Amino acid sequence: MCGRYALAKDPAGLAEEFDARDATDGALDTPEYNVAPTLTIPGVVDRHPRDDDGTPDPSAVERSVRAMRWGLVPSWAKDLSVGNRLINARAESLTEKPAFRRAAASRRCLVPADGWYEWLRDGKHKTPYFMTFRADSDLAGHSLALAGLWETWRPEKGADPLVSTTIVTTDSAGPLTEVHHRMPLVIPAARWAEWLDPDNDDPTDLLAPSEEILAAIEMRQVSSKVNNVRNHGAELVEEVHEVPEQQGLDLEAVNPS
DNA sequence: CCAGACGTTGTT
DNA sequence: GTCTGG
DNA sequence: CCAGACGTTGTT
DNA sequence: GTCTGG
Repeated sequence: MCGRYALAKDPAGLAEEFDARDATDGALDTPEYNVAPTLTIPGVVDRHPRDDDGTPDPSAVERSVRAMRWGLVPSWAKDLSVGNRLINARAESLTEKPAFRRAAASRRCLVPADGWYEWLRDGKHKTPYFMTFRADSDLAGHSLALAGLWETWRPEKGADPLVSTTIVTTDSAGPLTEVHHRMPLVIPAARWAEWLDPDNDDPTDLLAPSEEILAAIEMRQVSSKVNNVRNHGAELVEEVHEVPEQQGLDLEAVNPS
Protein backbone atom coordinates (compact mmCIF):
# COMPACT_ATOMS: atom_id res chain seq x y z
CA MET A 1 0.00 0.00 0.00
CA CYS A 2 1.26 3.46 0.61
CA GLY A 3 1.12 4.94 4.07
CA ARG A 4 4.55 6.55 4.32
CA TYR A 5 6.96 8.01 1.78
CA ALA A 6 9.99 10.26 1.29
CA LEU A 7 10.29 13.57 -0.54
CA ALA A 8 13.50 15.57 -0.70
CA LYS A 9 12.69 18.05 -3.45
CA ASP A 10 11.40 21.50 -2.52
CA PRO A 11 8.39 23.11 -4.23
CA ALA A 12 10.57 25.08 -6.65
CA GLY A 13 12.34 21.91 -7.76
CA LEU A 14 9.02 20.12 -8.19
CA ALA A 15 7.59 23.02 -10.19
CA GLU A 16 10.53 22.69 -12.55
CA GLU A 17 10.33 18.91 -12.81
CA PHE A 18 6.58 18.95 -13.49
CA ASP A 19 6.63 22.14 -15.60
CA ALA A 20 4.18 23.73 -13.20
CA ARG A 21 3.63 26.95 -11.30
CA ASP A 22 4.58 26.78 -7.62
CA ALA A 23 1.38 27.63 -5.75
CA THR A 24 2.38 26.06 -2.44
CA ASP A 25 2.74 29.43 -0.77
CA GLY A 26 5.38 28.34 1.73
CA ALA A 27 3.03 25.79 3.31
CA LEU A 28 5.41 22.85 2.93
CA ASP A 29 8.20 21.54 5.07
CA THR A 30 10.86 20.04 2.79
CA PRO A 31 12.92 17.96 2.60
CA GLU A 32 10.89 15.37 4.51
CA TYR A 33 12.07 11.77 4.40
CA ASN A 34 9.22 10.56 6.59
CA VAL A 35 5.98 11.83 5.11
CA ALA A 36 3.01 10.50 7.09
CA PRO A 37 -0.76 10.84 6.71
CA THR A 38 -2.28 14.17 7.89
CA LEU A 39 0.84 16.10 6.87
CA THR A 40 0.68 18.86 4.28
CA ILE A 41 2.23 17.60 1.05
CA PRO A 42 2.68 18.86 -2.52
CA GLY A 43 0.25 17.74 -5.22
CA VAL A 44 0.42 18.56 -8.93
CA VAL A 45 -2.87 19.50 -10.63
CA ASP A 46 -4.13 20.73 -13.99
CA ARG A 47 -6.93 23.28 -13.73
CA HIS A 48 -8.76 25.67 -16.01
CA PRO A 49 -7.64 29.15 -14.99
CA ARG A 50 -10.38 31.30 -13.44
CA ASP A 51 -11.05 34.99 -13.88
CA ASP A 52 -11.81 37.42 -11.06
CA ASP A 53 -15.40 36.19 -10.88
CA GLY A 54 -14.26 32.59 -10.55
CA THR A 55 -15.41 31.64 -14.03
CA PRO A 56 -13.14 28.98 -15.56
CA ASP A 57 -11.69 29.39 -19.03
CA PRO A 58 -12.40 26.03 -20.71
CA SER A 59 -9.89 26.70 -23.48
CA ALA A 60 -6.86 26.90 -21.18
CA VAL A 61 -5.24 24.60 -18.62
CA GLU A 62 -2.69 25.58 -16.01
CA ARG A 63 -0.49 23.14 -14.13
CA SER A 64 0.38 23.99 -10.54
CA VAL A 65 1.94 22.48 -7.45
CA ARG A 66 -0.34 22.94 -4.45
CA ALA A 67 -0.21 22.22 -0.75
CA MET A 68 -2.64 19.48 0.27
CA ARG A 69 -3.42 17.60 3.45
CA TRP A 70 -2.80 13.86 3.08
CA GLY A 71 -6.12 12.16 3.87
CA LEU A 72 -9.01 13.08 1.59
CA VAL A 73 -11.72 15.07 3.33
CA PRO A 74 -14.90 14.76 1.24
CA SER A 75 -16.94 17.92 0.71
CA TRP A 76 -19.74 16.59 2.93
CA ALA A 77 -17.50 15.79 5.91
CA LYS A 78 -18.54 17.21 9.27
CA ASP A 79 -14.96 17.52 10.36
CA LEU A 80 -11.40 17.05 9.21
CA SER A 81 -10.90 13.73 10.95
CA VAL A 82 -12.95 11.97 8.27
CA GLY A 83 -9.84 12.28 6.12
CA ASN A 84 -7.61 10.40 8.54
CA ARG A 85 -8.77 7.07 7.19
CA LEU A 86 -9.05 8.09 3.54
CA ILE A 87 -5.32 8.08 2.87
CA ASN A 88 -5.59 5.53 0.04
CA ALA A 89 -8.17 4.87 -2.66
CA ARG A 90 -8.40 1.48 -4.35
CA ALA A 91 -7.92 1.77 -8.12
CA GLU A 92 -10.43 -1.06 -8.54
CA SER A 93 -13.29 0.93 -7.05
CA LEU A 94 -12.47 4.63 -7.02
CA THR A 95 -14.85 5.48 -9.88
CA GLU A 96 -17.74 3.99 -7.88
CA LYS A 97 -17.16 4.79 -4.23
CA PRO A 98 -19.20 7.80 -3.06
CA ALA A 99 -16.22 9.29 -1.23
CA PHE A 100 -14.02 9.21 -4.34
CA ARG A 101 -16.07 9.13 -7.54
CA ARG A 102 -16.40 12.89 -8.01
CA ALA A 103 -12.69 13.43 -7.50
CA ALA A 104 -11.91 10.44 -9.73
CA ALA A 105 -13.83 12.05 -12.58
CA SER A 106 -12.38 15.54 -12.44
CA ARG A 107 -9.91 16.11 -9.63
CA ARG A 108 -6.96 13.80 -10.15
CA CYS A 109 -3.48 14.86 -9.09
CA LEU A 110 0.09 13.56 -8.91
CA VAL A 111 1.88 13.25 -5.60
CA PRO A 112 5.65 13.49 -6.13
CA ALA A 113 7.79 11.12 -4.07
CA ASP A 114 11.38 9.90 -4.01
CA GLY A 115 10.03 6.52 -2.99
CA TRP A 116 7.69 4.85 -0.51
CA TYR A 117 8.08 2.58 2.50
CA GLU A 118 6.66 -0.83 3.34
CA TRP A 119 7.15 -2.95 6.46
CA LEU A 120 7.67 -6.67 6.86
CA ARG A 121 6.61 -7.93 10.25
CA ASP A 122 8.03 -10.80 12.27
CA GLY A 123 5.88 -11.00 15.34
CA LYS A 124 6.44 -7.71 17.11
CA HIS A 125 9.38 -6.68 14.96
CA LYS A 126 8.75 -4.47 11.92
CA THR A 127 11.44 -4.14 9.27
CA PRO A 128 11.07 -1.23 6.84
CA TYR A 129 11.92 -1.31 3.14
CA PHE A 130 12.18 1.63 0.75
CA MET A 131 11.00 1.43 -2.86
CA THR A 132 12.61 3.87 -5.30
CA PHE A 133 13.96 4.17 -8.85
CA ARG A 134 17.12 2.13 -9.38
CA ALA A 135 20.29 4.20 -9.60
CA ASP A 136 21.14 2.59 -12.96
CA SER A 137 17.71 3.20 -14.50
CA ASP A 138 16.77 6.03 -16.86
CA LEU A 139 14.39 7.26 -14.19
CA ALA A 140 17.02 7.58 -11.44
CA GLY A 141 16.76 10.94 -9.74
CA HIS A 142 13.26 11.59 -11.06
CA SER A 143 10.24 11.78 -8.81
CA LEU A 144 7.79 8.93 -8.66
CA ALA A 145 4.49 10.53 -9.68
CA LEU A 146 1.99 8.79 -7.41
CA ALA A 147 -1.59 8.87 -8.66
CA GLY A 148 -3.84 10.86 -6.36
CA LEU A 149 -7.28 12.40 -6.05
CA TRP A 150 -7.99 15.74 -4.43
CA GLU A 151 -10.94 17.57 -2.91
CA THR A 152 -11.77 20.85 -1.27
CA TRP A 153 -13.63 21.03 2.02
CA ARG A 154 -14.94 24.02 3.94
CA PRO A 155 -15.45 23.86 7.70
CA GLU A 156 -18.40 26.22 7.13
CA LYS A 157 -19.95 28.05 4.21
CA GLY A 158 -17.72 30.80 2.91
CA ALA A 159 -14.67 29.68 4.88
CA ASP A 160 -11.33 29.12 3.16
CA PRO A 161 -11.25 25.67 1.60
CA LEU A 162 -8.93 22.95 2.81
CA VAL A 163 -7.39 21.01 -0.07
CA SER A 164 -6.79 17.35 0.70
CA THR A 165 -5.61 14.30 -1.21
CA THR A 166 -5.53 10.50 -1.26
CA ILE A 167 -3.08 8.12 -2.95
CA VAL A 168 -4.37 5.48 -5.37
CA THR A 169 -3.32 1.87 -4.78
CA THR A 170 -3.35 -1.27 -6.95
CA ASP A 171 -2.41 -4.89 -6.49
CA SER A 172 1.35 -5.25 -6.32
CA ALA A 173 3.16 -6.63 -9.32
CA GLY A 174 6.50 -8.27 -10.03
CA PRO A 175 9.16 -8.25 -7.32
CA LEU A 176 7.14 -5.83 -5.19
CA THR A 177 4.75 -8.60 -4.20
CA GLU A 178 7.57 -9.86 -1.94
CA VAL A 179 7.15 -6.95 0.41
CA HIS A 180 3.43 -6.19 0.13
CA HIS A 181 0.29 -7.10 -1.79
CA ARG A 182 -0.72 -3.50 -2.50
CA MET A 183 1.33 -0.61 -3.89
CA PRO A 184 0.80 2.97 -5.01
CA LEU A 185 -0.11 3.56 -8.65
CA VAL A 186 2.85 5.36 -10.29
CA ILE A 187 2.03 7.30 -13.46
CA PRO A 188 4.75 7.41 -16.18
CA ALA A 189 5.68 10.91 -17.38
CA ALA A 190 4.27 10.19 -20.83
CA ARG A 191 0.82 9.87 -19.28
CA TRP A 192 0.87 12.70 -16.70
CA ALA A 193 -1.20 15.03 -18.89
CA GLU A 194 -3.78 12.34 -19.51
CA TRP A 195 -4.08 11.56 -15.79
CA LEU A 196 -4.33 15.23 -14.85
CA ASP A 197 -6.72 16.29 -17.66
CA PRO A 198 -9.69 17.86 -15.84
CA ASP A 199 -11.89 17.22 -18.89
CA ASN A 200 -11.15 13.48 -19.00
CA ASP A 201 -13.84 12.02 -16.75
CA ASP A 202 -12.82 8.38 -17.21
CA PRO A 203 -9.39 7.44 -15.84
CA THR A 204 -9.97 3.70 -16.29
CA ASP A 205 -7.21 3.29 -18.90
CA LEU A 206 -4.66 4.71 -16.48
CA LEU A 207 -5.33 2.48 -13.48
CA ALA A 208 -2.92 -0.38 -14.28
CA PRO A 209 0.75 -0.28 -13.21
CA SER A 210 3.20 0.58 -16.00
CA GLU A 211 5.73 -2.11 -16.93
CA GLU A 212 8.37 0.54 -17.57
CA ILE A 213 7.92 1.90 -14.06
CA LEU A 214 7.88 -1.54 -12.43
CA ALA A 215 11.16 -2.47 -14.14
CA ALA A 216 12.81 0.71 -12.82
CA ILE A 217 11.93 0.23 -9.14
CA GLU A 218 14.22 -1.36 -6.60
CA MET A 219 13.66 -2.09 -2.94
CA ARG A 220 16.16 -1.80 -0.14
CA GLN A 221 16.08 -2.47 3.58
CA VAL A 222 16.33 0.72 5.61
CA SER A 223 16.70 1.71 9.25
CA SER A 224 13.80 1.10 11.60
CA LYS A 225 14.26 4.73 12.60
CA VAL A 226 11.67 5.43 9.90
CA ASN A 227 9.06 3.63 11.99
CA ASN A 228 8.79 6.65 14.25
CA VAL A 229 7.43 9.79 12.60
CA ARG A 230 9.61 12.00 14.77
CA ASN A 231 12.60 10.99 12.61
CA HIS A 232 12.92 12.99 9.40
CA GLY A 233 16.42 12.80 7.94
CA ALA A 234 18.01 11.59 4.73
CA GLU A 235 19.54 8.61 6.58
CA LEU A 236 16.05 7.03 6.59
CA VAL A 237 16.36 6.04 2.92
CA GLU A 238 19.90 4.65 3.19
CA GLU A 239 20.36 0.92 2.82
CA VAL A 240 21.07 -1.10 5.99
CA HIS A 241 21.48 -4.80 6.74
CA GLU A 242 20.06 -5.17 10.21
CA VAL A 243 19.51 -8.67 11.57
CA PRO A 244 18.83 -10.17 8.15
CA GLU A 245 18.20 -13.66 9.58
CA GLN A 246 15.03 -12.35 11.16
CA GLN A 247 13.51 -11.58 7.81
CA GLY A 248 14.94 -13.71 5.06
CA LEU A 249 13.89 -11.43 2.23
CA ASP A 250 16.54 -12.05 -0.40
CA LEU A 251 16.96 -8.67 -2.04
CA GLU A 252 19.51 -10.00 -4.55
CA ALA A 253 16.79 -12.31 -5.81
CA VAL A 254 13.87 -9.90 -5.82
CA ASN A 255 15.48 -6.80 -7.29
CA PRO A 256 15.51 -6.86 -11.09
CA SER A 257 18.95 -6.77 -12.70
C1' DC B 1 -39.78 7.87 4.25
C1' DC B 2 -35.48 8.78 7.65
C1' DA B 3 -30.88 7.39 9.46
C1' DG B 4 -26.46 6.53 8.69
C1' DA B 5 -22.62 5.67 5.97
C1' DC B 6 -19.44 7.41 2.89
C1' DG B 7 -12.60 3.82 3.41
C1' DT B 8 -8.31 0.90 3.36
C1' DT B 9 -5.26 -2.03 5.54
C1' DG B 10 -3.94 -6.11 8.06
C1' DT B 11 -4.95 -9.96 10.86
C1' DT B 12 -7.27 -14.11 12.33
C1' DG C 1 -24.09 15.49 -1.63
C1' DT C 2 -25.74 10.78 -2.53
C1' DC C 3 -26.47 6.12 -1.78
C1' DT C 4 -27.88 2.08 1.08
C1' DG C 5 -30.46 -0.16 4.49
C1' DG C 6 -34.37 -0.58 7.38
C1' DC D 1 1.91 3.54 7.61
C1' DC D 2 3.65 3.15 12.98
C1' DA D 3 3.62 4.82 17.83
C1' DG D 4 1.27 5.80 21.63
C1' DA D 5 -2.72 6.60 24.19
C1' DC D 6 -6.59 4.70 26.21
C1' DG D 7 -9.12 8.59 32.42
C1' DT D 8 -11.02 10.85 36.51
C1' DT D 9 -10.63 12.89 40.74
C1' DG D 10 -8.62 15.83 43.85
C1' DT D 11 -4.81 18.45 45.23
C1' DT D 12 -1.01 21.68 44.46
C1' DG E 1 -8.27 -4.25 21.21
C1' DT E 2 -8.99 0.14 19.01
C1' DC E 3 -8.57 4.81 18.14
C1' DT E 4 -5.91 9.14 17.41
C1' DG E 5 -2.07 11.78 15.99
C1' DG E 6 1.87 12.59 13.18
